[in-house]
Amino acid sequence: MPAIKIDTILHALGDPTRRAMVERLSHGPMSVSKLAEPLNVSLTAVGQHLKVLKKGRLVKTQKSGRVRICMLDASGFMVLKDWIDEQRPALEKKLDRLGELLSEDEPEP
Amino acid sequence: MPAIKIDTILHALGDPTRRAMVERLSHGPMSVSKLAEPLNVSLTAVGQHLKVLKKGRLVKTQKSGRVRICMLDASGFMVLKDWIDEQRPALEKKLDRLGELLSEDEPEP
DNA sequence: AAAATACTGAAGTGTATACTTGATAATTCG
DNA sequence: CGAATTATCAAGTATACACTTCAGTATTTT
Repeated sequence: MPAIKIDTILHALGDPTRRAMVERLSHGPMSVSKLAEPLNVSLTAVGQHLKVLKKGRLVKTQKSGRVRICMLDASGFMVLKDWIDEQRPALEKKLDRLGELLSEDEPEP
Repeated sequence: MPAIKIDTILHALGDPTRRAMVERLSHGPMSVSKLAEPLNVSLTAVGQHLKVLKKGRLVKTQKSGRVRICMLDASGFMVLKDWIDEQRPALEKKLDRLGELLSEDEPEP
């Protein structure tokens, strides 16, 4: 079990189809073809996306018979949450006081 | 101020150069050229990436004189965290428990 | 005022990757 | 058994977008 790289996770979630797959799986496990049903891409494409999601530990699968059952995997999400927290040393604490002062942005010409 | 779409956020974080920019900004605000320094892409490229990150409310900027100061924006990160939590009916409390077990941080009661 | 600095805009290029089709395996059912 | 179902592999296409260069706009410095 190699460590999961945040690069792999965020690359996986960077694609809208894969995001749709994740959101679909958040309602519960299902087969590859069931997963592909509302997505308007080929079954092959879904299989390719699954490979990417599995690499980021966002989805795990298990084959039973001729059917492959897909479900969310907590590990990737956990690493992602930790990464988010690492990006905000200043944000959470200083935001209340300084946020309003610094938040004004110049409109682009 | 329109609502931030998770699509915009995750697309923005899907690129390695933009991720490097975010991680660099997590150490504190800095100018565009300072931000570009260790990245081996042109200043123009950094400007383009900045636009994408701002659209996802991950970064905000303010211009003072001829210098544009860039800093992290909490809003995008918060939306992302919320989205992760929404994917959890399938994961249940596993995320929290794993997080507590594997992190050295202070455990939340 | 001229030069240097810091960025911004327009426009074009090249490549990664999301997608396809067609063939092939593996399992279940009549 | 043969047919239907479920998924996978191999190989090719094409489009989005990350990146470039060059030119232009403000601002600061000398």
